[in-house]
Amino acid sequence: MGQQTITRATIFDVAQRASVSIKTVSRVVNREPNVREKTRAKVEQAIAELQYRPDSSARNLARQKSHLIGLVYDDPAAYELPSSGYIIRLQQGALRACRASMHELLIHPCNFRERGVGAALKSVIEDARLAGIVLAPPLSNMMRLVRAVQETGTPFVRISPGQKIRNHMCVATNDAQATAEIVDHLASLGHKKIGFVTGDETHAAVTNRFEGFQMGLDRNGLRLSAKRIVSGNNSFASGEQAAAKLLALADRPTAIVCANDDMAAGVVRQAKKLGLSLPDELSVTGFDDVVLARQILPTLTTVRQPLSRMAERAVEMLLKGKRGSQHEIVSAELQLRDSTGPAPS
Amino acid sequence: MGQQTITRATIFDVAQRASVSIKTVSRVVNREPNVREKTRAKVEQAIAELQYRPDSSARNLARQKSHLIGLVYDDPAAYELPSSGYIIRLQQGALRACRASMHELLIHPCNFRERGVGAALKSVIEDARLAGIVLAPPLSNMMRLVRAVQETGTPFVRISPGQKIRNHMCVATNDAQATAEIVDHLASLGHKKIGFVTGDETHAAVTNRFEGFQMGLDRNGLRLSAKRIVSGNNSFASGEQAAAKLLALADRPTAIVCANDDMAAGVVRQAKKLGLSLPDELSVTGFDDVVLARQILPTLTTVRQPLSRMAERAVEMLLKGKRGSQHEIVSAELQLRDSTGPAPS
DNA sequence: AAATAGAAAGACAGCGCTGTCATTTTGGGG
DNA sequence: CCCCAAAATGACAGCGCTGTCTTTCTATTT
Repeated sequence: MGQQTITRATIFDVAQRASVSIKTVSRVVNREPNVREKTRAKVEQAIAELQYRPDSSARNLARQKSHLIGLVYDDPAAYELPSSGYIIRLQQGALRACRASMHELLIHPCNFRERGVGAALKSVIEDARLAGIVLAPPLSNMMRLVRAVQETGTPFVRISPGQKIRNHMCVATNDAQATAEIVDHLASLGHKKIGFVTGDETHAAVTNRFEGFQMGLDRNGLRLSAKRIVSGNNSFASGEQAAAKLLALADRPTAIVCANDDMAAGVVRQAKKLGLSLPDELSVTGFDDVVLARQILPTLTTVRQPLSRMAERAVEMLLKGKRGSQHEIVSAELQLRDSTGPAPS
Repeated sequence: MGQQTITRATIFDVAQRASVSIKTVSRVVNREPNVREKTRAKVEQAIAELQYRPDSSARNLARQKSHLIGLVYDDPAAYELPSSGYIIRLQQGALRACRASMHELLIHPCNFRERGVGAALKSVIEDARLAGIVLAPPLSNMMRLVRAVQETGTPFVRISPGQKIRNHMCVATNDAQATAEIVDHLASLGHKKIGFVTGDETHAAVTNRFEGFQMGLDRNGLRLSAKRIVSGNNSFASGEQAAAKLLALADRPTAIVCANDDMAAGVVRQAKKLGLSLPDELSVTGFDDVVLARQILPTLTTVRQPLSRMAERAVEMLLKGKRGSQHEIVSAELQLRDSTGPAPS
């Protein structure tokens, strides 16, 4: 009483105490069927009395796999450090799912620029017998790495913002959908003349955002006006230029949707330069929720990738273990801040 | 050739191929003594040919401990998220040491505000048979948790900024030393009249900084002048007030050392308000390297806790496994930025 | 060349659990 | 009351490695 025994109880001790076989104990611990209610109770009491908890090392060996989920992401040590928020959010989501299922999270940042990362990754996966892997962007889109993971035969899911569907598990977010929601938001504020600043055409996720914009306009009964679409190249400067054009329009838009935050920040800067007060005279939205979005004034209404939820879903998919191809879309979270407001009357 | 066998080679396969006993293979793999050079070569070749890598599950079971190091820190999900940089730096250091020694890192954020965290932590440690734990602040100073960890019997080291020495392993940084280095820096820039803004007296680490200040003055042959010491309470506002006093002095200081960044920011603000140009007419230093330190103008010369190095050392101490009490000081990193410059002539 | 300490290698029993398959028990139907 | 399929339980062999102890070599020494 009080003082713990120094050696932990094993399944054998429990079996003896409950006068059943170790296999039966194993059954109740693992919630397997075919155990009489009475027996289960007996065993559970013995477990409680002995404070038995299964030893994962032994279980791992017998099951031929561990209770470890690997989270693989680009090593922030490789470049500079502002990506920490990104990584923490991924970790949080993954951890949430791990805890819910009695697994543990192994983090494995890796620098894809180095030679031999693929092999190193394989070693870790195989040696530790990871139960599953989640690959975060940008690594999740590097086929060399994906293939390495694939070769281990360990189940894995890619978190891939550019939703390339392949015959394996993957979770993504839908940029188009989110952009449409931005338009919903703006429409609900009474905006009718909405401009758009496109991004770099070569970036798939960014062009998706334009589609989403059109979709949003459509479903809110708004008309797409060619002269309100201006192209940018993802940079702050291109945002300023785009704003200059849009705000010079005779029939000036009351809101400007941008394909990313940097351009939106440029738009804000230009609008202020022209003496407009935001959001009273102009609403502006971005996309990505970079740190800058919270630092400028007014703070930027934008969309942030649901990293945490995606990571969580990824781990869950791993564990539910439906074999075969699956992919899931988790919708992005609108961040309503101060750069959007009611349309000027 | 080319195609991998589907089942991995075991120690038994290697033994057979090298015509030795499995124990000998084990010896080679674990670099144990008493293996003839010739035998070792034979075994190593067999290992290479079979691409053998020991299975950690089996090893863990036999050794009765895993190859997992647990990093335990305060759960950022609990409050808000800006602590991500802090956590990432800890992780990076811990990972560096883990990789160097073929271990893996298990992250375990935990919310000490919840009931039963101690028990939960114990479960994780015992069930996964962690090889060691590193406890990061502020958790490392919560004795309730420390005791829980202690009860598991697993080796652990605390990262503790307030360097409380106890009879177990701990790594800390030395605030006094770092503050002295700030003075060195200032002295080397020609400053002779240096003011100091003290912090909240109840905060041990902060009072240490004042001692460091005196030490720095001493070793640079500078005189401590009572009227140049002003007390603050760690807040931005108290920094402003302190600056007002110091800068009103007849024989105004050319540099002001503050016990933390927030107060330093206050000093900067007040100095600018008084029309001083920084760092030409006044140098200011902070302590902590909070994000704000890089956001104000001029960016703040300050001291950042060597989190990454501390975590790295912590893991190394765990693994070197010298039993018994040890504690190590790793010195903080001066962050030289724009708020310090040559003393005005 | 015999004796012998010490180095090198091997045998084998676990580590604590799970999977497979054999055995016993149970609850109905005839 | 007996028979039998289905349910419940048990026996036991691994899983792949390490630790302990034993046996077999080497290289000295005398």
